[in-house]
Amino acid sequence: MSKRQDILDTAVDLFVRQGVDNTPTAQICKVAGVATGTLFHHFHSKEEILTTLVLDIRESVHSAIMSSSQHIDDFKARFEAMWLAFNRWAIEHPNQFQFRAQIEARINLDERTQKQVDKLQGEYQEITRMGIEQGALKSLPVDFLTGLVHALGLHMAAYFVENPQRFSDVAFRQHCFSCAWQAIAA
Amino acid sequence: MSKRQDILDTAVDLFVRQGVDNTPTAQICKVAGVATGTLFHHFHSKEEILTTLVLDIRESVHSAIMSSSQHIDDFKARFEAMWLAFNRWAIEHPNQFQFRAQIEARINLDERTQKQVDKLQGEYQEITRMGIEQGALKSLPVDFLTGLVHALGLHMAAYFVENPQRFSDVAFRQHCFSCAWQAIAA
DNA sequence: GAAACTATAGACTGATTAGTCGGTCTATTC
DNA sequence: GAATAGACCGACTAATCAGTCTATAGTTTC
Repeated sequence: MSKRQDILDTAVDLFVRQGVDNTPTAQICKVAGVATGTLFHHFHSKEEILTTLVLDIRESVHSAIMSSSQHIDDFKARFEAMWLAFNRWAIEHPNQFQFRAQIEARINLDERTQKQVDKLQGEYQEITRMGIEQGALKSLPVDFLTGLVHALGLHMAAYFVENPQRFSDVAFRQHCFSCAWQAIAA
Repeated sequence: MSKRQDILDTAVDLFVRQGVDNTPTAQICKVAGVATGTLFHHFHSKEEILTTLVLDIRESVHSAIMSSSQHIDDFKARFEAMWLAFNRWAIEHPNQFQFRAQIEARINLDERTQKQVDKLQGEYQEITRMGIEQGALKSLPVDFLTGLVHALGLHMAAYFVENPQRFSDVAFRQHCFSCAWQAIAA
């Protein structure tokens, strides 16, 4: 694995365990087994590590969710596939999930990165819009509903990340999904 | 108002706007109009400011929620009263709400403070337990349901803090409450 | 095989910042 | 009116840390 990737992997791990501001670049270097100069060769600042992680992780989860559900027509079935895919991704990538859930929100992104994030985010809003249009979802503001799904998704995934065995219990998993679905279903 | 309280008020404000680690104690002093020595006379460290805020704010929201609902017997009616009280509190104390929603989670509390927080938190778990027992709530793990309510509450309050006029729209407010209620109702 | 480029290294620096220290000012008590 | 206590002050310090600088090893190109 390249040193660049070593740095990113180490950074996610330390950031979620210690917080961004309690993690000196020097520590990232030490744990990743690279020198200071190497880190600043690949990333021109600590902030660039953060924005790189935001984009990498957003794209990772986005492709996991979308590839699992793009082909499904029925709205509820599609939503459930997305919900499942998101929880699976979270269980498989606990560090990235924690980063996404807890750390990402406080990062100030530069305009360019923000646009890329907004583009991905827009796709979810579009799906919500479709759901309302089709009468599958409650007739509430799109941003409200999308945010609600987001909040529900993060909470449930956090629960499954901490209790992965629960996710194998299909009946329980269905009950959880019902909570989310009933909150938003028309 | 005492200088001590000036420091706390200023700190909440700066913390939510800039983040804890981007807010030097020197800036808190400057904005609050006190000297460095005064700040460290009242709080023996920056961290003590944080833990003081956590407790103050937790107690503020807790008393707002509890006093509005303690006397109500019917579970759904009580839950709705709590939901309303929480949203009102958030709209009236937007800074404290932001602190509660975004900043508090990343703070490492000392054992003593953690216990006090847990004690308050335990009351909500107890209410959830009663709701399940009475058959009003879905039969799911108490911590899962309590966390779900928490996530729903934070999301909705955040929406109303940003769109306070929406809260005056009683029909809309009812729709929002239904989302939360349907997620957890048996 | 020389030139040019890229990846790596780690000692060093300038800026920042939590917290200290020695002291003044005000209020209360006896 | 002297003594005590505690709120308040701000210059200063010790430590930390992001990022620089200079240097070397490896790789590609001509």
